[in-house]
Amino acid sequence: MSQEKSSVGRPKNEAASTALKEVALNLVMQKGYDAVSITEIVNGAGVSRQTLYNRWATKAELVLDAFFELANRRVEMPDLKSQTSRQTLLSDFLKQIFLHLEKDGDSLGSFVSAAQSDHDFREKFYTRFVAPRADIVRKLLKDAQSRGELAPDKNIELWTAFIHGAFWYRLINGQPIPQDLANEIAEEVFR
Amino acid sequence: MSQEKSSVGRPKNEAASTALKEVALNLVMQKGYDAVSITEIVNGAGVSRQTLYNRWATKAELVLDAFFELANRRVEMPDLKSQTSRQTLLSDFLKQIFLHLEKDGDSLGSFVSAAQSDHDFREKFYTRFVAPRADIVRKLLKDAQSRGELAPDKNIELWTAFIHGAFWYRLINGQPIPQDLANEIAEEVFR
DNA sequence: GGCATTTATAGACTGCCGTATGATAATTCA
DNA sequence: TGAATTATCATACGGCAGTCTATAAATGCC
Repeated sequence: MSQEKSSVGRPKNEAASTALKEVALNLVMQKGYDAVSITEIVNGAGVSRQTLYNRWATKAELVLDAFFELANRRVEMPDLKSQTSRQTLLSDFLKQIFLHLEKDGDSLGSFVSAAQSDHDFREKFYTRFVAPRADIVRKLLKDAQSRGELAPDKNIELWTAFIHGAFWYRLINGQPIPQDLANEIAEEVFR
Repeated sequence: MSQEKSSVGRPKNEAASTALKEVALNLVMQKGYDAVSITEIVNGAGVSRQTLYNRWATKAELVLDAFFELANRRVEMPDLKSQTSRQTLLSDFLKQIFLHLEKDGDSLGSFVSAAQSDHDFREKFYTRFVAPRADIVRKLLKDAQSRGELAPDKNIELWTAFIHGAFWYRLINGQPIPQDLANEIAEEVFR
């Protein structure tokens, strides 16, 4: 959003932003992304149409903001200080992600959908959702390498893509993402 | 499309179908999927609006049909009779796919997009595009196993997902898919 | 207080989507 | 030939998107 808050002029009504996000998220969670119209959202928030467009360019961006601010979808970084095997850490981390995916599959699907046609949105989604999770895996793999749990010549970048690709591939194709997949992946990484 | 051709009544005008597909594909290739409206397509084909809806439920399905029938996007099955190493066969096969992806990335992106909101479409896309390619890789890996080029306890299903996930993951996130990725993947599979 | 600046609102406008309707055309069957 | 069936066409409709305009409201600055 990069507010830039200009000191002069009528200030933005933060209550309107909040109301829009709350209404949007509630409607989407309840009826599904595509079934919710922008008209519906602004009416529900008791706010003028233009006010929404003053803040977000698309429904996808609004819902993305609402999703991250109001739903609790932060991932927990695995504790690299612990002595737990890195294979277990990875497996647990993936299980955590898969739980979210199961719950938010439809919303995430709509984000992926929006990202294909709106490259600006794609970048935001990538930065806020995809990349942070990929970073964690990358760090975890490097740590495992430095501890000697992983072959030192493993192609970390490629394996990060393997791991994330495996479940994104299932997600976009509408296949279930069972918890056990986390174990299978972790086993194969550390074999 | 499962025609079911009923013998009675006025027959469908095949020329209209062809015209619609040609116009749709041309417009999409030229302007991009989202920039093309249904109204534009039917006008361009000189056909009534209803005629399009008699044949396809959505723009995505029409374009999908056009894409597969008019563009030449068949993949070539690697020759499992040849004595070439399976690693090379895999690498070459992937390079072939990556070339298509580079050319059709935007169209494919719009298919992925449509698939997220339309589950019927998702299944068609999966059946006609994704699954055939995954099958080939699966067969290739099994063949490599039977020839002793691949560890017999490798999890074929998982690796098929790894391989496809790796480039789908890049595709949906708008990252380039360099030819060299094919080599990297094949190396890691057969290491 | 007057002015520039920014936001908010209501309403209108164009274009498109998906559906519906009524009329007409092309074909098979009895 | 006439009835039944299906396809096509022109047209219209309600709903939504995204843009635009005119007007009012809230703030900082001089």
